[in-house]
Amino acid sequence: MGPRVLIVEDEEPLMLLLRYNLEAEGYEVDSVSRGDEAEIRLREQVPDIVLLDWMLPGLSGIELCRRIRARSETERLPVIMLTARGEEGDRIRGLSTGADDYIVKPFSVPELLARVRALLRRTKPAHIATLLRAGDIELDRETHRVRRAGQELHLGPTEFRLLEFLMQSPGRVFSREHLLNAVWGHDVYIDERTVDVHVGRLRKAINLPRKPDPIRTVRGAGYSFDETFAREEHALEA
Amino acid sequence: MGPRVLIVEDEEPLMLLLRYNLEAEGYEVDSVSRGDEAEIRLREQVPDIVLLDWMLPGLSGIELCRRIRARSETERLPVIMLTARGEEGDRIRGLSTGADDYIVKPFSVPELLARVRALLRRTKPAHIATLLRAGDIELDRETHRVRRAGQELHLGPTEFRLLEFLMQSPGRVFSREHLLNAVWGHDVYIDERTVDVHVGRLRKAINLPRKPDPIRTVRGAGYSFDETFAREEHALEA
DNA sequence: AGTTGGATGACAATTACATGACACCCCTTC
DNA sequence: GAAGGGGTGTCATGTAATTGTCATCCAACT
Repeated sequence: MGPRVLIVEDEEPLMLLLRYNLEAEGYEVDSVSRGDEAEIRLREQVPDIVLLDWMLPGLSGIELCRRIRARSETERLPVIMLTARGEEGDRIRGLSTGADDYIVKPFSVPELLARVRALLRRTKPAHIATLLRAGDIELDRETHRVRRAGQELHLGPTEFRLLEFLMQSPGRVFSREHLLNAVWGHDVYIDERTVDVHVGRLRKAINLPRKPDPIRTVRGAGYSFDETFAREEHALEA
Repeated sequence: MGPRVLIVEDEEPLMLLLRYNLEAEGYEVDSVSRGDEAEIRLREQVPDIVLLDWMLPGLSGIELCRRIRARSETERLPVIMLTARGEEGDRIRGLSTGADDYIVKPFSVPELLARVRALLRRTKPAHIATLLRAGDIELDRETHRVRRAGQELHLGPTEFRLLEFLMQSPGRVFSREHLLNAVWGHDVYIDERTVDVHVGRLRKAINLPRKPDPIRTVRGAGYSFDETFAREEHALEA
């Protein structure tokens, strides 16, 4: 099972957005809307990481963070603080209350996911694969390199994130809307057809001659990374 | 596993800041907030180095340091004293109580890390590589010298730290933000583009004609020390 | 055949990075 | 304390990569 995330956030829409995207990445998500609730939940079960809103009813995020640090069970629990812009200016403030990282709202979903991954990699390396491999394709998040059959490919940033996202859940079909959310970020106002174009570009970038296309178009639904491709034994060491 | 550090510090935010940065550098960190607690912890396990606050509840840093020196198990344990801004008298007293080094608050994170490394190098050389080598580049932390293909180069302090940091994790891509934190220090408010400029300066300094550029720009992500370069057998002894 | 949805090449706008210039330190050295 | 010198951070400019949109073409379904 994926790493467990506890979201502490009172704005329902934001909470749902986070939940949705984290679940799509394979995390097991739990969420509460009040600080005091969170404290109780944390006594029941310690997750692998906490996303914590700065401003909360019941018990402020700052105070909750302090308490998390104060208890030995959660002393080293990774915490990412979500703060509104400008509200409490500097990074130091956030980090010095004991958060491990901190992100300013509004933030882009891919950005947040990257930070969650980065933090988990530091604390629970086993949970987070730095290298995604499927068939003869390798995507290395740490070095930002993509190889097919051992040969390095050049992808633009968006193509990289798109491939990364698709490879995360081989076989699963994502709608264009979903892809826009996950790869571009939630607040973007981009035409859905643009996804087609980027998928096209991605295909062009990763498809060597006489190799199968790993990206599957599902008419009327969206795209997916082909899981049969992923499972095949493409002579990786040829 | 990395060297073990014990932090003895009662100011929570400072302690967390230290922990955060030391862990990011691969140290195994343990921390206590009281002097007497520290003494107990030291009986359980002797770390590789201690960061010790001057003013402490329970048992002052000075006294604790004396006791550390008095016990044979910890007689030679490296200690860095953290003191509030004060006069030279502090320095004398700090060192004469047996601290190996001392640093005045507020200090920059890279500065502290450098001292920790320096001290560990003296006592546990095995833990700390003093010489970073990659391809035909050598960086000597001790002498602060950098050579390329045997030829000595001149780098400014910032360029040196930047190269040092990048060479520490060849291949890994660091965002500008991350680099600012790691190379400049946590509390700086510097434009991210400044990183570009320094990378440019570093490149100019280390790139001899008709040699490949070891620093890779990853569009939309950051910079990295090129691990393929690092692995190549550049005729080091030519 | 008609209709709908996806692929693709072209294009213009935007963005991100590289670089040279410059103003400011903070030293050292007269 | 004035005059250099090195080192830094910021900015303006140039350049190349990336991106979003469109128009058009093609394939799949009815």
